[in-house]
Amino acid sequence: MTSAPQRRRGDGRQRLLRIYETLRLRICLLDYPPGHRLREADLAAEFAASRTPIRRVLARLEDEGLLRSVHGVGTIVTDIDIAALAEVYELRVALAELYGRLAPVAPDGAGLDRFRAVLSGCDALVERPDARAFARLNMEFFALIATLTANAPLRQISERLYYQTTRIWLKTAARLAAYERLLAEEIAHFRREVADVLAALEAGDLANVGAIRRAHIAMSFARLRAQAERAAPGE
Amino acid sequence: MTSAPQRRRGDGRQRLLRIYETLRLRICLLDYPPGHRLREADLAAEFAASRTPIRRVLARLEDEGLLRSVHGVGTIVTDIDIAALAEVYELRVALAELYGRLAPVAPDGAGLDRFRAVLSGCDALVERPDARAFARLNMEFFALIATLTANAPLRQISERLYYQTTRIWLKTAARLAAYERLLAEEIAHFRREVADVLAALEAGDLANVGAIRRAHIAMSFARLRAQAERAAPGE
DNA sequence: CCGCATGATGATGTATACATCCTTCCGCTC
DNA sequence: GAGCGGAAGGATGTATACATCATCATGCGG
Repeated sequence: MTSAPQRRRGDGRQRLLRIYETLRLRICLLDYPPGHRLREADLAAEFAASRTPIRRVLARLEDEGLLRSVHGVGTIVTDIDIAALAEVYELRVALAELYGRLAPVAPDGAGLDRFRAVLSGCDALVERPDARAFARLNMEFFALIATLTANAPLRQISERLYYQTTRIWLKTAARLAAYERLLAEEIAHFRREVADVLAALEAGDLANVGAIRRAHIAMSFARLRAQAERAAPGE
Repeated sequence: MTSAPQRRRGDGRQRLLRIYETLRLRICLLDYPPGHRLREADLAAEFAASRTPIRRVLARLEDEGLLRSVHGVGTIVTDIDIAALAEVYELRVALAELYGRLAPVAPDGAGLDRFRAVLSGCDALVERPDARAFARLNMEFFALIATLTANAPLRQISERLYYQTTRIWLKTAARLAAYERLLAEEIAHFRREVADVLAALEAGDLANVGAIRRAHIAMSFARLRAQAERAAPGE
């Protein structure tokens, strides 16, 4: 038996994927807030790589609209105005309905348990609200939703649009005085969405999941728009 | 007046975009057929650049699913099986309907003239069928369709899905004995689509454009599937 | 004191040398 | 002659030096 060649940091593509997901998470959790300037050299040092693979990852994040590289200045985390955000949300609303219509996949027992785990997570958040934990749980829920369709392009595109919008709520809410109350309210709304989806899944009514999600995404954006108005009136 | 600094090959980003569009066109016109192996060094020589900017472009094409880089082998043009193609088409059908519903933009006189020009192009193709010219005209029509919505994400995503599917018809048809007849039929179908869309636009009925496109895309895929069955039965 | 030119600094963009991996071909062994 | 092993060639992946650009501090001139 020959020993496999030593690989210190994962075999290339997987390593790039790890860096990509790490940076995307930091952007979405506002560890890198909009306007933040990343330096390729710093990232290279952190991930024990050269600038080349880092640039490969940053290029992808730029193509996805999360970053913007400016020659001589730096790589800057993008900000989204409310108009552009509205466009993305309109699309997300329309796509949500496609889950359940395009190649729906009924979750098995373990899948349902994962949804129930998210619901438990909601209860924990109601007890002790925390913005970062909320954002993380929201992402986990989205990942579960993605398993409900076998249509790969739909999954990809939904994911892309989701990550373009998810960080905006955190950013908007952070600027408001009533931050604590808003967070609690938003967690309550989210819990209701999870409960509704879970009920539909337990009833085996996948088509309804699309309608439920559509309604919740639309209402979520309506609240976001109202909060943005309050945070920066007349902007 | 100071003279502007000399730029020999366009200022960076624009140059990359040109290379990107060139390669994408070659892939979609089957100048680079599925399975074709590209070599970064060759492309670098052709575009008078180093491998670095070429790799930036290839990375984007890989993220969009048109290429696949394999370490030590080459950068290969992807092929799509009929199942994956069906998923993309299902999504395209659904998205087509969103034109006219999401931020519809009525074309002005010049815009309508461009649609009429495509219709004239169809007539020319009916007289003298040509697969490449057909593919090009199809792309031009798609670009015009994209102007009918102001929703930027919708445009982006539709474009991405379009370029993932458009080359497959050429590839499938080329393997069939009845190639000439199929081409003529497909041109006739396309002409009808253009005429229907133009009629709806002249009537100012943008919502109908979505329905028309939806129907035509669905039928187009049905024909494609039937042809694929005939070209490779039991595959 | 204000304003503009200018150089220092540090960032991304590019070119290139090197590392790693896969394929292929040649030659040896059975 | 068939099959296997290994070296050579060539491709992508990575690291690094250099070019270009934007910013900011500095100093000179008004």
